[in-house]
Amino acid sequence: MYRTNTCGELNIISEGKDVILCGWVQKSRDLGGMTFVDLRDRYGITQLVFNMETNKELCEKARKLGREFVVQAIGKVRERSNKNLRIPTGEIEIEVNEMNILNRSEIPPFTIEEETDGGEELRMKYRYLDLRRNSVKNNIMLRHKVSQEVRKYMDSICFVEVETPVLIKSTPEGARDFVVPSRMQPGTFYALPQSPQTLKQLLMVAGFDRYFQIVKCFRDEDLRADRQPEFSQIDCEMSFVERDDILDTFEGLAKYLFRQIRGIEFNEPFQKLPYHEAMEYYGNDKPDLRFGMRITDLTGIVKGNGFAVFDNSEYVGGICAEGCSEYSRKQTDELTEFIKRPQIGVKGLVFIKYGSDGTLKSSVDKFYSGKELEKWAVSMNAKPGDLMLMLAGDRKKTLTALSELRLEMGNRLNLRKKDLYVPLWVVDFPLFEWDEETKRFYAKHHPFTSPKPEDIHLMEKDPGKVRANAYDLVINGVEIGGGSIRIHDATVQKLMFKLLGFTDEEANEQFGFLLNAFKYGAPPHGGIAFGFDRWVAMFGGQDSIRDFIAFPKNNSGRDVMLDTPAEISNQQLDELHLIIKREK
RNA sequence: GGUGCGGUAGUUCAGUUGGUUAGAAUAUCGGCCUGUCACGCCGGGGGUCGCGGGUUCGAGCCCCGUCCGCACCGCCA
Repeated sequence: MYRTNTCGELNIISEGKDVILCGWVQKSRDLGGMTFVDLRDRYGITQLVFNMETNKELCEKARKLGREFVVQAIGKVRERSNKNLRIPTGEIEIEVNEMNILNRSEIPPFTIEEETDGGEELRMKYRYLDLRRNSVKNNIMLRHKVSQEVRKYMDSICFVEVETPVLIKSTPEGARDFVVPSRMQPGTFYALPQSPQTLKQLLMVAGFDRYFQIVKCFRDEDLRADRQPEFSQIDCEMSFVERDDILDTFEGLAKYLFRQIRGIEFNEPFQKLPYHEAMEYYGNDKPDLRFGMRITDLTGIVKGNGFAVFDNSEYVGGICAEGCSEYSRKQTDELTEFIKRPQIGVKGLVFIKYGSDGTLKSSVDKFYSGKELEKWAVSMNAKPGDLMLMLAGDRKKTLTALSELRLEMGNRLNLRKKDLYVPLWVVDFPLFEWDEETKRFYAKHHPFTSPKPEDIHLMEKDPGKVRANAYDLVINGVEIGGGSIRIHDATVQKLMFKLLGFTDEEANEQFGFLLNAFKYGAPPHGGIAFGFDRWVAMFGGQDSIRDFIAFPKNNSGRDVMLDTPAEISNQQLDELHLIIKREK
């Protein structure tokens, strides 16, 4: 037998017990006459004690243990004379009679402790060592717990977990596909799913009624802290439902998870915010509602005073930062720099300080009287002591910039509290998005999203105005999930493809399997998919999903531990009928 | 594709206006130490300053190029 107990479970009640423990040497403290060794496994740390007086030979052996050696210790549980109340096993230690070194270890390249000294790149290269650290290990454990709770809840409301294939077909719209060459059929390729979208719809045609899957998805696009090329979704689909049936069902899941994982209760229904309001008031389709600071449209009341910037702008908008009227020149300069950064790219910032004595002072006093400024203050609901910030320009760009500025002010004023969660449904997204470059409409969600029934008549006349029966779950400014009611009517689907510029042949070639299936009794259906990694990271209180994935890729899509992507042999290329085109 | 920041000891970092032998902490090695738990004390070893080129009497520091990492924009139906 290797062990009788783990390193996390022994306490004062086990005093006197004979035990065998196995684990890694976290640290040893050699005091000369005696040596203490912290033995670590997944469950915790237990102190081993060796004494020169009672067992000289064994104690000398213990002195030679290096960090991360794998050790089996046989001994007795003893009460400590000096207790360490900071760890669960701190009241006891193991008086070791026999010790076996199960394996040695080289000196690890970084310290394996809660707060490591290792940089990110090094941690990724030695990820198996990084995963020994409590903080990363606990993230992976949290992920496990969330997936178990998702399955428990979904099973309890009759959802069936069905696995869908990973080698599927490339589709033209959406993200870039990862592809896999076929050996048996030269010159052809599988694609890895960006999501099992069409397959889950086929499961609805098959009559499964309620489907879910925690599933890997793949998108060959550039990475971010919250975006990996392979990631996991909680993918769901239901039959015979309307939008609110889906929102209710998955609001239930969200509330259940918050309760089980974080002990947080949501007693009120989640707010539903139409897309156009999200854009108008927050400049963003995934607003962080942990704080207010809504955007006010001032276009109508600022023009005609000779201030060319405002007079010539399509849109002028502002936000009001509470209690910031005393901002220094340095602080307002910082904000100006912030919005001038190329990522935001607005030319300038107009600010109005509403002094606590009621005076109004602005950076455009040359053009506007106090009376004018007062009018703005009323529009923005500003009070004495507040700072108003205004941007002007092209409507879309300015709203985006105001959104960034709002978030920046939220950060500065510490309004984005870590332990506060404000979920909402963003609803009524536009069905189409116009692309200037290719001069055509694209599906904002995907081509199987149904229009709102009352907007169908607009489809041919004014596609840009059609609202989709689509929704996103947004929590604290993070898009956690999104979905839609699907088209199950062949005529509407045909019209959809036509508006997206597909000929009948193209539609058939790419989605024939789905269109065919819809000929055999497709039920009304809809669904949603949640970004599993993001949700887990949110429960773990972090923005980056990387440390919630056991073996993630780096910023440029590399796995630095496996050292991949990598070249393959000429023989492999031959078998796949591929030739590498060498650039330059 | 673009913007910003970074790359100096095993590791995390400092390094002044361009000027003598490139430092600190930690890790590591050796010695001492019987109640430590960030143990303590003494001592030692450890550097292609990412790479290539340039300016200069002289470059870790300035310039050009390049590679790598992180964050962001584009992109992500």
